Amino acid sequence: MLDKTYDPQPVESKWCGAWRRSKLFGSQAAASSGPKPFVVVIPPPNVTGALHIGHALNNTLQDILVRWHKLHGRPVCWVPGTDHGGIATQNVKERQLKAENKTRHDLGREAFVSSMQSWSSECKKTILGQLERLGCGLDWDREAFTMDAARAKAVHAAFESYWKKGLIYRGERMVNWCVRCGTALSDIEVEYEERKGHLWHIHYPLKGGGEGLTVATTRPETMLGDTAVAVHPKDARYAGLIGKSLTLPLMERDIPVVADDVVESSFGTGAVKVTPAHDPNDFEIGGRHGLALIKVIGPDGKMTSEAGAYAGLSREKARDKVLEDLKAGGRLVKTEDHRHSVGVCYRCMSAVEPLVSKQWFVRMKDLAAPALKAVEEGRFRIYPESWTKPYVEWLSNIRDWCVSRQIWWGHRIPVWYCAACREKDGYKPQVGASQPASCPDCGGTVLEQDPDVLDTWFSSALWPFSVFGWPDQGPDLSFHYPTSVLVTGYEILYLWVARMQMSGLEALGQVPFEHAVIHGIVRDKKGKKMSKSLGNVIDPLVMMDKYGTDALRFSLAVQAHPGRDIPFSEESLTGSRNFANKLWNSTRFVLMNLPETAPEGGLSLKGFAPEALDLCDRWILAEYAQTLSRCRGLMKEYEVAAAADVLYGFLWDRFCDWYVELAKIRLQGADEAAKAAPRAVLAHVLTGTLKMLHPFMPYITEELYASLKPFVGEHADFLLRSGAPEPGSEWESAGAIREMGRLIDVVKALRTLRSEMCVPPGLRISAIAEGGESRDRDLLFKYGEYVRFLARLSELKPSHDGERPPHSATAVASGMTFFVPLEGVIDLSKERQRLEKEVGRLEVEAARLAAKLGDAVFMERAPREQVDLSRSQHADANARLGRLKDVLKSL
RNA sequence: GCCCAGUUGGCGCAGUGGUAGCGCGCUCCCUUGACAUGGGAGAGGUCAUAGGUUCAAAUCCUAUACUGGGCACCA
Repeated sequence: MLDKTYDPQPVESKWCGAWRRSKLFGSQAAASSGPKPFVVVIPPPNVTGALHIGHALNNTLQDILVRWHKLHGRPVCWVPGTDHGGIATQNVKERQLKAENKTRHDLGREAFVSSMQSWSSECKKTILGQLERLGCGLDWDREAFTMDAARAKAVHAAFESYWKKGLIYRGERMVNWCVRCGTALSDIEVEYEERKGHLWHIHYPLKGGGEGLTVATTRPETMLGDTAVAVHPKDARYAGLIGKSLTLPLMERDIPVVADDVVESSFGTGAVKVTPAHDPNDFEIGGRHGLALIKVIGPDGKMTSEAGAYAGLSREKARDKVLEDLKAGGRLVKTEDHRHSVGVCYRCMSAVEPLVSKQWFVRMKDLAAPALKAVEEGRFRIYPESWTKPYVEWLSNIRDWCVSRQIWWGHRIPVWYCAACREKDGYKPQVGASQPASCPDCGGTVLEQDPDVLDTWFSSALWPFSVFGWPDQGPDLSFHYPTSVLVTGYEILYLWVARMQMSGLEALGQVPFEHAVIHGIVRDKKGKKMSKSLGNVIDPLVMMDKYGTDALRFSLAVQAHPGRDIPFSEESLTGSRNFANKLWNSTRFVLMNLPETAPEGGLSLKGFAPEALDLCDRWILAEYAQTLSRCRGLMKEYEVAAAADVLYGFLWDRFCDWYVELAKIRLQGADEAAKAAPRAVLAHVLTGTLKMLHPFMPYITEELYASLKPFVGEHADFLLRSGAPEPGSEWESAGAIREMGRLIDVVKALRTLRSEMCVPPGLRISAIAEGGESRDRDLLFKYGEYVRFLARLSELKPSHDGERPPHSATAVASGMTFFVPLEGVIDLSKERQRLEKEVGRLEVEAARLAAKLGDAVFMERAPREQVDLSRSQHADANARLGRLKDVLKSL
């Protein structure tokens, strides 16, 4: 016998291990010629610590899809893995070192990387273990890491192939430099933040004396590197100055006034200081006007020797000092408050410094074109569709991708330079995974590898095929590629999804996945992002301990509407835990009412012709069939939340609250033969529902299925090997649903009456039904037992000759009037009040419908069914009204 | 500045043409042989605003406001 409440822990550890040991999600999809498998590659979590709630959501959704497809008979392959995480991971390690007052340089590159390696493999273990605990049906034999040997091979192959095709180049460009992380970043690794700042107006005098002009800037310290001032060519104020020279204050350097269209005359003073080395726009202006590049800020964020007296100061200190000196020299004309957005590093949030430096870039235009075409031709679809447009726009305006990073943790760039030749003009380094024996130019054997590593996203971009052995063109690759669907958050749509599409198309000529399912971010209940500093994080592991894994999964799934963020609160877990308990107890009930041992072949449902079943049996089977088909339709569109909700409603409302209650009539009766039908129906419907719920709540459903399976004649070792609930359509019955609805209405009306008239719940009362259509009357008396049982009646009988018992309360439902004699209990004024309220409500409705039917345009233009519907609604309302008024009069 | 999404009962959300549903919360009643992590009943919404299309609008169109997001600019 099951316990009274569901205790998740023992059930979870039992099945978690069993699934793994039996290789339930093993390599069934291994290279073979079987049916096309459902393939998913995990968005590999960074090896920076433990699983957070966002991972829980992401992986729950994937697991739901994977289990769903497996349930429906498809081979599945979900590849587990982790990401080395480049800057993010190195930062965490560096913070640890900092706590010991050390930097990575104290360890040296080799020791640092090896300590990263051992630390990251610890994290890897933790994360994968947590994914397993979440119930994820991953193919554990395929575990991959973005920096393991197989993935390194793919990285080298991709780099080399890009190099050969001229898709990768090294060049000196303006890049986003994170001073704190000490590395270049790509454009999409920069986020923009509104920050309070100032706009300083600085006067630059004309060379040799004269008025000169005033520029406006938010970054005065960069003036030390100014090599021009730009104005709009049509700006009358400055027309006379174009071509003249100004004297740069503090540096006493001559700089020209140039005319350039990009200058906005209405902003600031209409004159812009130009610092080609430290501003992307200025860099372009400099290019157009042949201006010199003077780097005054170094990669360490300090002023360089070019900054004269300011050399060695930090950016911030230099700003203060420059302003102070300008003020002292009378050059600072004005200081205004100014809000502007500042680019910050997505990993450490410190202000990014635009800097000219030599980096590796991937040429993106030609890679983006096939990816765009794939969307256009529908070979790649994004769910929800609304993310398609931003995706297309980003690809259409793509810029070259800076892929070199000045950190140590990552794939070292596979490029080798000859020490003797590297400074020569037109020198071409050698590309390859291992060190070349000698330099082809000079035969020298002193070759140095590029010290930089690749952007972590470079290896991530190859993930959907590197995990299947690419560049080897084995059967494993051809069998699994392209994968079926990728599930991820919108925050990495460009960083990752787009790049996988591009590299997949480039490497294999086919999209890496046909569908991308984009989910939202899990936020706190107020809608704020969860963060350690805000202290609003919800730890999925703590939640699993507290409420059970299935509760956590269901709670996330039922809120995961496509593309929408989830305001998550711990309270939502209570509801899901209660639902798990409801499942547990409904199974407990069913098992209590089944024979002790299952007959050979189970309790067959096939033996009952539809007409041999009771109305409630046919009804629940019809509802069940409808639920299955709805659920399947929703899952096809990745409407996971809606599917979860449909199942929840069916199990709790229809199955438990109505069917189980009605089944008790026969199960608690003395007629043994009558128990066969409800037993078979209970077993089949519950088992099928558990199967459908399994992808959402794998543990509890697996456990309960194990007890139920003999009763439906199944012997599979695991639920997922038992086949999907089938069929459904043969049980569809609009008639059963309609008829049961009529009876439910009667029960509800009588319950309301009891509650409002304060009839003690234990007191059985009788009800007399009057009037109504013969169809409804026949139905009512045929299934009078339902009403008696559910409304707790002592008797339900028809009225004779319009007999109306005195001292009765009245309810109107399904076209009939029900009199409930309540002598001694009834409060007549209360009853009158109750009925008058109902009359008022109905009068409004009848009037509304009458107006509609009296509207000639409606009658003429509305479709026939609509007119008929309104007519019958009107007749219905009037009939009820008539009955109630009748009763009121006689009261 | 451009684009996208959202705005529905106290809270969180469903609902793509016939005047609204769910969960939580709230009120009242009930420990009845699956479950109090339960059952029954109830209160509570002119679906952001203003126009328009339509016989009919939460739903379609336009504008506005607010919120969130993407992109660009940001001297």
